[in-house]
Amino acid sequence: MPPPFEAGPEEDRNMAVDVSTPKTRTRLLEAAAELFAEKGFNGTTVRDICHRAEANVAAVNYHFKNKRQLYDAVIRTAIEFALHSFPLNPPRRIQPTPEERLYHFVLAFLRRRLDKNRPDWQRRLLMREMANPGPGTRSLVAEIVERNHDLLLGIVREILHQHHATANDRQLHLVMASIVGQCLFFQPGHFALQSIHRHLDLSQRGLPGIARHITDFSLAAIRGLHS
Amino acid sequence: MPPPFEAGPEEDRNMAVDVSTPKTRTRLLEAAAELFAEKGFNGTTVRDICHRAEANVAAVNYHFKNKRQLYDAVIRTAIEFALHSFPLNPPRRIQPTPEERLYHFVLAFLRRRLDKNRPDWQRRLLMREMANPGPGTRSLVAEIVERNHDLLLGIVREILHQHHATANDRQLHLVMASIVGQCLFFQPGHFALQSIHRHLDLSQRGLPGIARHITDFSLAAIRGLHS
Amino acid sequence: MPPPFEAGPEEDRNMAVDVSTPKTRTRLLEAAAELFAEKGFNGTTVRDICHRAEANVAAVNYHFKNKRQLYDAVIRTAIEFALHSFPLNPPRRIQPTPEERLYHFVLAFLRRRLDKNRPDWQRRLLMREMANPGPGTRSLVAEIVERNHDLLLGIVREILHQHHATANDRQLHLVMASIVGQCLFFQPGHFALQSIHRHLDLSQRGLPGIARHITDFSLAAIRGLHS
Amino acid sequence: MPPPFEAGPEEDRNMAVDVSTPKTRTRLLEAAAELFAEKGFNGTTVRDICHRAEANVAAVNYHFKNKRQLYDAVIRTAIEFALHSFPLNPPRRIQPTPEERLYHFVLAFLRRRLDKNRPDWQRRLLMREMANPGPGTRSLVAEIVERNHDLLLGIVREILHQHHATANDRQLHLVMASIVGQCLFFQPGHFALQSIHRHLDLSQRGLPGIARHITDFSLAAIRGLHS
DNA sequence: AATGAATGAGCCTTCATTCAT
DNA sequence: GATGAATGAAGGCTCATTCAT
Repeated sequence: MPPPFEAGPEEDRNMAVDVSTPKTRTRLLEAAAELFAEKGFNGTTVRDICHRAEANVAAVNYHFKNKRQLYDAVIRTAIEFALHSFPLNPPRRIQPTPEERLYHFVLAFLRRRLDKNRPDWQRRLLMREMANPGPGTRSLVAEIVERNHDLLLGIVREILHQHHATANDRQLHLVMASIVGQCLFFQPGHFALQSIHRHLDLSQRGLPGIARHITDFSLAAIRGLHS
Repeated sequence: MPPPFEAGPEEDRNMAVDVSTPKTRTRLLEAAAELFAEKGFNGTTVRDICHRAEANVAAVNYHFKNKRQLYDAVIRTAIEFALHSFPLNPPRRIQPTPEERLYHFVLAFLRRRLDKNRPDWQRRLLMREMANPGPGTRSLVAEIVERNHDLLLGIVREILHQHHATANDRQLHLVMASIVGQCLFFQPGHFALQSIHRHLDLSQRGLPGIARHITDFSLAAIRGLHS
Repeated sequence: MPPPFEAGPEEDRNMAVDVSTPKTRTRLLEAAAELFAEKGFNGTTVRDICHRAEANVAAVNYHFKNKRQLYDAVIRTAIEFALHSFPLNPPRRIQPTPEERLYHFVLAFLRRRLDKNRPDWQRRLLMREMANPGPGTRSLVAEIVERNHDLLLGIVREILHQHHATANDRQLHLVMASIVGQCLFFQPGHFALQSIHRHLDLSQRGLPGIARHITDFSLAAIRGLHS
Repeated sequence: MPPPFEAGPEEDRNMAVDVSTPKTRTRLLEAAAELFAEKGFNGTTVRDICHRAEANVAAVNYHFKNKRQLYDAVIRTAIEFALHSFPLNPPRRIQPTPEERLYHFVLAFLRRRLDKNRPDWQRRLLMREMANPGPGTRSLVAEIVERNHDLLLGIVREILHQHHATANDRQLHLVMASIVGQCLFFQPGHFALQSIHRHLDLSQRGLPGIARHITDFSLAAIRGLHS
């Protein structure tokens, strides 16, 4: 998992780089990310970005040609970072039971969204981008969703198989919707959260407990419905 | 439930009103709503709004004083409309069982989000506003959330009581989160939807089926976990 | 001397007029006067005027056709008022000495500018108008200046004649400039005033004393120079 | 005495500067000055200024942030220029008689207002600003007035002392008002001027003659009144 | 006589972008 | 690689004015 904003390994390897003042390009990227996350694309001005990055007004156009392309670069960085953290399929060392794999899936899903170490702007930025996906984002997201979909589909099928239960396509996808929905509820910033955040520990430490509940809840439901 | 943008009944009653060209204020409100929903506050220009409403540039200023206040008016209209449609508690004619009340709650919850008759801009607009709530919105939403929260809490408690099951506060809220989460999944525009919308009927006609599933899934889970 | 803002005698004579709410036209004139005096022509908006006059936005255009013409009407009223107060030539009852006439001229000149009973906006308004006279004002002012000029010229000539002194045109006008200049100094709002207003009584009661000084000072100078 | 609108000596020294097209900032300042003087703050548009300065509409914003701050800069320039020209106290080489010092004071006072070399807009602009002084102007003017006041006070006291005359505070200030008033009369643009400008030479060459008259007139008056 | 809605011109300001250095 | 001046397009808003009632 690379640090969020290093342009690439070829740039700072083997170079006695002045670490104290990182490259303008990087500072620009960082400043832009926070501002875009906070005020959106239209609400952010190039001047603000450059001022916060202590760079010249023309720096954005020099390094990224465009405000738009700077934004795209920021989004790309955030998505890449998100992809590399918390892989949804468990380590392949042992062959876990499907129940264990479901638990791992749910926990990783939650962690992706509630990880305290993840810079906050990434969350806000991606939430914005999800609401109004740009052209590049849409296909990228589609791919991720597809992957998760297949992963979960396999898990649920296996569980049903264990219970010697049969389910048609519709039932299968309803179950999947129920599972994912339960996870999505904990998306930070979600307005429905505010009614229960007092009663639950949403910190990193509390996530396993929540994942446990979602897993058990779903398994109990599957058992009750399909057997 | 009033039509979304009529200022009040006293205006068009007993008046041979020119129905073909509604009042400028109303046209402004409609045009603004669609544009705000599509491009956000900063992305929408007053000129665009007025052009679409076939009104003068100064019309916004005359009727709403501000672009901001026009936006607020639009938001207020959308929220009020949302409040008046699909009350979450069922008609009080008979005393339904808690299971029936749960089903009604879920169905109404879904309908609020998937109603085809509801102008689409309202949904998109409110989604935007939820992501970055303005000062006025925050408190209003809090109130609604609170109300729904209490309603669902009562239902769940009753169900548990029927099963002679006990649950502490944490467990209670986890169950509620699971139920609401399943509903939230079907929020239109949600990126996760695209992986399953082929397999489910998300139209108005399919809603009862989905609500049925969520209710049964949750009831089975509760039975499995707490008895 | 008519009150500053009555449209004419034919309007309020023999009419059981509603004194409590004077005619819109009059209220407009009053409100406009104060605002124009305070903020100038460009700095005053028609809406402000109408709001202060508790009249409709269209009232100005209805009664005066124009903002410009309203302004002209205000100016005209102020000038007319100024003309009718404090005539510079003394009552013709007796034939005063030229010294007495000079004193009267100076005192009236001062009173025109320092009269406490005169609405303050008139002063401020006319000062503005003097700095940038409109087309109508210029000729009107020219006429007044001419009249005063001739009046003072006669007085000074007489005084010189009494002293059997001769003075060419240039000397004559220099003396006149000295006399008028001394009066002009006391123009209210004049920035140079602030350095001495502590030491002099500029109220209505103090004016005769100041006029006395200017007269004596000028007479002494004339005597010293031209005899 | 620096030229009115050069930002400083360090800018155009030792640089093969393109004299034909001075810096945009300077051109802006010059154009603004003339327009502000002619039409006032509200009557002048930024577009006019930029058009006359052959600069872009955004140039004002770039160099001065505001129309307001551009205006302030213009005023400041004019005042500073006025301060540096024609010092009212004579060169200290010899110790002149108080009569000579009075003459010098009067002449400098007149020159400040009638100097043909002084850009005309400065006069008009300052006259406007005097009528409605902004916050910054008021204190600055107060200081100048104070200085002139003290200077003249010393001269008049000395003259009276020479004549072994006594005068209380009121008399002293009345004499000063008379002297300053005579000078103020010749303020260009003054409406009263038009009645006598035919008979007097108001050009630079005629100023000593006028100053001579005012001095003699005042000295004769003082001699006549206080001895 | 008076009103409130509506209009179009224009103003100040901001913004992303470019250019010469 | 980086900078500060400069640009043109456009944006929100205000204003005087008019029109139908």
